Amino acid sequence: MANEIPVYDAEAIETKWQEEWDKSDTFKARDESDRPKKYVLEMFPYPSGDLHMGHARNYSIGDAMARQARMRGFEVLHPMGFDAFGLPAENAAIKNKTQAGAWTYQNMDTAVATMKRMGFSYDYDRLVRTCDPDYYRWGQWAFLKMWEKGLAYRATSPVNWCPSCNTVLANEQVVDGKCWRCGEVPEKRELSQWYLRITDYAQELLDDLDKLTGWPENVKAQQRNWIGRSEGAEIDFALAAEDGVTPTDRLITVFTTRADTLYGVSFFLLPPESPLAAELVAGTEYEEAFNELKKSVEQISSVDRQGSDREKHGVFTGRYVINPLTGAPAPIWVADYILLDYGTGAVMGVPSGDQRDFDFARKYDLPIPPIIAQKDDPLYEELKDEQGLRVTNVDWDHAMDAEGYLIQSGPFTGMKGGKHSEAVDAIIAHLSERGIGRSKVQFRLRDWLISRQRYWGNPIPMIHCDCCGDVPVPYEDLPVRLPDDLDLGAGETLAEYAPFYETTCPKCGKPAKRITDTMDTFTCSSWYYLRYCDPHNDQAPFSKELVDRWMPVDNYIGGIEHAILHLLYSRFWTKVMRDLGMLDFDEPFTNLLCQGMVKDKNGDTMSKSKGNVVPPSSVIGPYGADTMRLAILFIAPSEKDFNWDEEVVAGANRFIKRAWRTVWSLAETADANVSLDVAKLDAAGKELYRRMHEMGIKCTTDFDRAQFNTAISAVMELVNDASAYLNKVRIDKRDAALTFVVARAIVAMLSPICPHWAEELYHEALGFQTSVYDEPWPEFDEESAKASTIQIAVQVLGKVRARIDVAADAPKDELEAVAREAVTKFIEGKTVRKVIVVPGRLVNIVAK
RNA sequence: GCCCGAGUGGCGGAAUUGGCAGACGCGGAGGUCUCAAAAACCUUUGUCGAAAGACGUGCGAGUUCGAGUCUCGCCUCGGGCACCA
Repeated sequence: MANEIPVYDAEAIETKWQEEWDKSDTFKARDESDRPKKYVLEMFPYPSGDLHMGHARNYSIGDAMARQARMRGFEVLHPMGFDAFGLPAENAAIKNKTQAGAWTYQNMDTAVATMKRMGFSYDYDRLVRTCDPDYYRWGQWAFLKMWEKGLAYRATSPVNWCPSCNTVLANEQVVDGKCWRCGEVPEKRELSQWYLRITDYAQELLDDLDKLTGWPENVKAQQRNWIGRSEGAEIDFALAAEDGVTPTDRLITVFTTRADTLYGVSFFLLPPESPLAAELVAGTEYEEAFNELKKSVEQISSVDRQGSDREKHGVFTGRYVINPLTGAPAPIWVADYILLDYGTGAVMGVPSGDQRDFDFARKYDLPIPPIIAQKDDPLYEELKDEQGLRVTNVDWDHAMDAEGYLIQSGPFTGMKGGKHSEAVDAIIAHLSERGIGRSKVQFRLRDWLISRQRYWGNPIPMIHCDCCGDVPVPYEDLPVRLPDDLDLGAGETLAEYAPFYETTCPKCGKPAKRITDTMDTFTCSSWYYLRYCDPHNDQAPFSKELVDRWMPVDNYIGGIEHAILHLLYSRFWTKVMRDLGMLDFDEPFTNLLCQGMVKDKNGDTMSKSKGNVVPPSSVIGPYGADTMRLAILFIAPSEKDFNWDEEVVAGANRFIKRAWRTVWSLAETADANVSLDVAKLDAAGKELYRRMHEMGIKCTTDFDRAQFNTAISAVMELVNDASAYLNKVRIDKRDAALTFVVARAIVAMLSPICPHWAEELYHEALGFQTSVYDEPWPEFDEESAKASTIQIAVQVLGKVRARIDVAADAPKDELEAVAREAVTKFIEGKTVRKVIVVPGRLVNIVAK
């Protein structure tokens, strides 16, 4: 073969193969293939400009997986698309006096060009853009289906309004009390908004996390936190008449996880926003103080209101409730630490069972009856027989005790109390029997608020008619198209744009008004992975057959910032589609990999404002895409953050060039037509052959567990060994079959990561006519990876004292004998109590 | 406060099940080639020590012949939730 090794010209090679792949069908996913399927998916980008390093990392990981899976015999679906609706397009349109669509499409073109320049193996025939009417039409379809099932609804309630984005936000989009997009602190506004009933699925969303064994623990934990299930009880308290002691028919229900503390109720709490509280104080001497409190709460932001160390404020309402077990009256207070929208919006105050109630009671001098004590506490003896005396305020230090045994609690005294305790069960059972309480599971999760008062999104397909109310747009009228001639620059909004909203009622035919809210962009990204399975379907969002053929996604790769938002919504959407009979599985993503962030060399996040952004093009230019991909995957494990380091890129480039030369040198003698006879190899050849299998196995298993940094290091070792072989063995003594097999193994193993480099060597150095991705991944076996002699450690009392070379299959007694000999000076004059022989590992002699 | 992670050389990081800690790479040192430089290649590189050796995976205990890995108790850092009753 060639005498002179060609220079590694990354740019020329990469251009050549990118053009080749563009023309070929190598990466088209074939629906009809009978190979086993593998669906590799990276979270699609928002097209806000060109791709950044985070994208490059995300897609390098996914592409390595997809390419390797293809070689392992899978039919691979590896699609890409764009999450194309969203506020940045609108802002850019306003700023640049263009259309949001034009801006978005241009960015998508730029991003696709960069993806191709990076050599990502996407099936571009399946490209999905969520702003295409062909796509968003089916989002509207799904909304209507949910409307029919009662899963989509409209309600008026206090919502988070972002004054900077001029729209409402979902609970999940308020991160650290701030807007997830712009960081502004949202205001509470009372608005009529559209919701999806994700709470119907709260229990299943929680339970099915246990099925997701391929998900990182922290993501599952975050979702569990977010869903926030707590088991407890609802208990009905009767409102007392104005005399404060006579129960009325009016019941106020509380939710509590600590029904066992019911005897310790010394006051009752309502939130400042409570309409009931307003009613109770209306026209009384307490009204003024109440209004003041309410006003002060409205004035502080949600950020300031949260935090358990904030001082609590409360006012008395002048009214009482009656404890359903003791019949004792408890004063109703309004307190700013009570939330309107959790539980029933009313809370029983138990200062001896709850830190917050305790703090509140101390501040306002409310009674603190001890109801729980340890059995060795004198208080326990003193109060265990108290039935109705209601001893209070014995001793501040004793007063708060959440775990222990009940005292002065009627028939329940002496029972073990605490969360999920026997006393909880007993009291709930007792209340249930009498019909004044019941066990209840409460979730923190709220329904998903999906309406947005923004233009660049998917219109909610509903019409409001003064006679008929909210009427769905008929399916045959879908999609409700977004107008593209709105003058955003002049501040025009969808709500003011008559050609869009003026319509007639589909039910009665009278003039009616279209809903001008659009859907949260997260609705678009909740099902795009389903659309990829059947992207051109114009009869349905996707066919069941194709979705069941490709789904679930086997490997999903993306940023941890979506741990709750996108990943929770998508799981919900999948379950809804399942219940609509659209598909046959419960969870969309089998294995999830959350890649770490790419930071600058000082460990700061890259951002335009800081001016520390390293664009992918700055690396591709001087080094090429293959070097960049290699560097990104080698620098750290995929899930860890890393700091960008030019030295690592230079190192990766050095390796790629070295491996290039090594493969070409091996190719000088390589002959594909000679079959390998291991027995005939010389010692150096045998060792290289063995190492190829050893490193091949390591590399393969590392690919399986997505450990690309160590997979690469295995190839590096093999390249080092091959180059040692080349140095040691004269060219005329090299084995033609061996050099071929090793060269092919190196190229194949690196091909998922450095695809252009690999294709070039595969064709030009090794003489293949087919793509490396049409060839199977090389086979490696344990037997060939075994060495005949190995070095093992000899320990005396656990300390390594010698190393011995022994036959790999040497029997235990022989190992022991050789080992004893090697460490004589350490065991002389001592008694050998025990000898542990671990074949292949070590010998440990216990001598004292 | 509750729930998850993670702490290993100068640096990024290795070490499927308890079995030779530091693979691979970066950086450093020395060398070969060169008029010189770059590139490339070779040697070396945990700490202390001339060496023998000792010490070494955040800290402290424990289990074990043997612990980075298991148990208990801490510390630090990162992330999530949080006045959620």
